[in-house]
Amino acid sequence: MLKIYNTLTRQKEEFTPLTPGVVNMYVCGPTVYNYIHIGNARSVVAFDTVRRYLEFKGYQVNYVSNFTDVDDKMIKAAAEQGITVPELAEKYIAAFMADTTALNVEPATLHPRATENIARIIEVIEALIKRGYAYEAAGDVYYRARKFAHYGALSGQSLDALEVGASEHVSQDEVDKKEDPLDFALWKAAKPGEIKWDSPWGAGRPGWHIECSVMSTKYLAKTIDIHAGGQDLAFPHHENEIAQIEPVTGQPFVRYWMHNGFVTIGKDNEKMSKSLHNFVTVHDLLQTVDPQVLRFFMATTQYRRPIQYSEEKLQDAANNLHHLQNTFGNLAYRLKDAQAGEDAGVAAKTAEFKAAFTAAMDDDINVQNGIAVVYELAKYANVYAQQPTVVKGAVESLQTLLQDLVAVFGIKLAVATIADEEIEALIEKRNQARQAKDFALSDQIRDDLKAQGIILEDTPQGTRYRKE
RNA sequence: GGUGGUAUAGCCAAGUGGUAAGGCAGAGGUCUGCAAAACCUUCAUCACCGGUUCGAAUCCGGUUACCACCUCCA
Repeated sequence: MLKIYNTLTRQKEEFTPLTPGVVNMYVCGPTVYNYIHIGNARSVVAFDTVRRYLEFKGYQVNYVSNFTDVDDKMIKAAAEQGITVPELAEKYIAAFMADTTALNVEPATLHPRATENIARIIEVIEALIKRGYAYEAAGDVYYRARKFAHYGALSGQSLDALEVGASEHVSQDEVDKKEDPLDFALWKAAKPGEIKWDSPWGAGRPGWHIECSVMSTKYLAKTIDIHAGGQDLAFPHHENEIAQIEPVTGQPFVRYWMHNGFVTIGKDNEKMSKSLHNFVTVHDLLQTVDPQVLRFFMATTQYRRPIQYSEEKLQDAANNLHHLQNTFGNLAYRLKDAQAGEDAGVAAKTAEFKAAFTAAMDDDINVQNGIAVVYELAKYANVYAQQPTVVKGAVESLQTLLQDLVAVFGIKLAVATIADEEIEALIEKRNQARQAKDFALSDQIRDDLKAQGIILEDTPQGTRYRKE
């Protein structure tokens, strides 16, 4: 039975979707004004991993993740680059898809954009005004936070204890228009030259929080199973999302709230963020790092824990990943001489590993225990692959299980088949030299191939080669 | 100031009352002509103080340090 830590109740709860077998899941996506950095990618990877595990367990997952394609930062960045807001959005949505595809993130069932949903956003704001939850102020519309009885419940904040202006990011202009400093914007009036849509309150654009309330309920359901995002979104973003939509739908908005931990960087373990300018973009990093290594690095830390980013950690991840890839290759190579048949001992063992993996992951996606099972499986598989005689059924079942388990982490294991007559001929020449004890020549051949990135390995079954 | 989180070996990390999983790095070894890959062996008393208990990394009280959120952020 899968248990998930629910931010709302601050405890692990048994996960049961509203509709048996189907999970409606919404993940807050990026504001597309720049390349995503590793911290952004961590969130994407963390919840892609959650999704993959849900699918591994047999659920159908309706996965919606938005693009915020209009807000203050979009407007500012577009102006700086001398392009329109839609042009900026197109550019970075494409970049997001390219980066996340490289990281083997499954595309969302749907990637809606804020600007595609202006009509529905206006409807919801009107409904909130009608019910007394919102008010217009000089072309802006604000939400009366104190009007919503449960405001602060998700993040455990009492309204009176909130230190107003602690983030120092609220403009004086906005403060002047609000009835209460806790109130937040649903709609912002357009300044001259800014992108805008017509509304009952004049031309303007939606506030940031309202889009997620609207899109998750519009594309999934009034009550969704899982709503996820970074820890920094719990307050105020998700708090606001709840307050905005529950008075309109009259139903509980979300059943399980999931929040991922941050990627930190540097000696002080500071949060990687755009405003601190301490970030590394995925786009840049992938120029030199294997995407699978980056994926493995992020996916093998449980989603709630922080990840300290460093090149050493990436190297550790690479070493671990190579071990698994070698294991897969070791199995694949034995298919050549494997005999027909099954092995009951191996079959029992694989069932055991799969059960252990499931038990680990069922505990709030405990990927460190999950990956520990994978390493045990790898060890067992390597030992089996060194048996003098092996059977095909056993080798294949070990390969399949290994692939299935690492697939949950978004990793693909495969043997890079580089059938090459030239290499085969050199190997043959080298083996003749070895038989003749001409080791100078045989080592020369091996070194030459290594310089080309081809590694030779002598096994009892013959010499094989792989890419470095 | 309010709220939440974290503190286990050189590094990452599991563990929620019974005498410290796993991985990386390191050391030694098996296999190999030598390698590579793989496998084997080896490497900690759990931030600090006090308490409860036959017994605590695990429970209680206190202390310290670091991180995050408080309407920009994944």
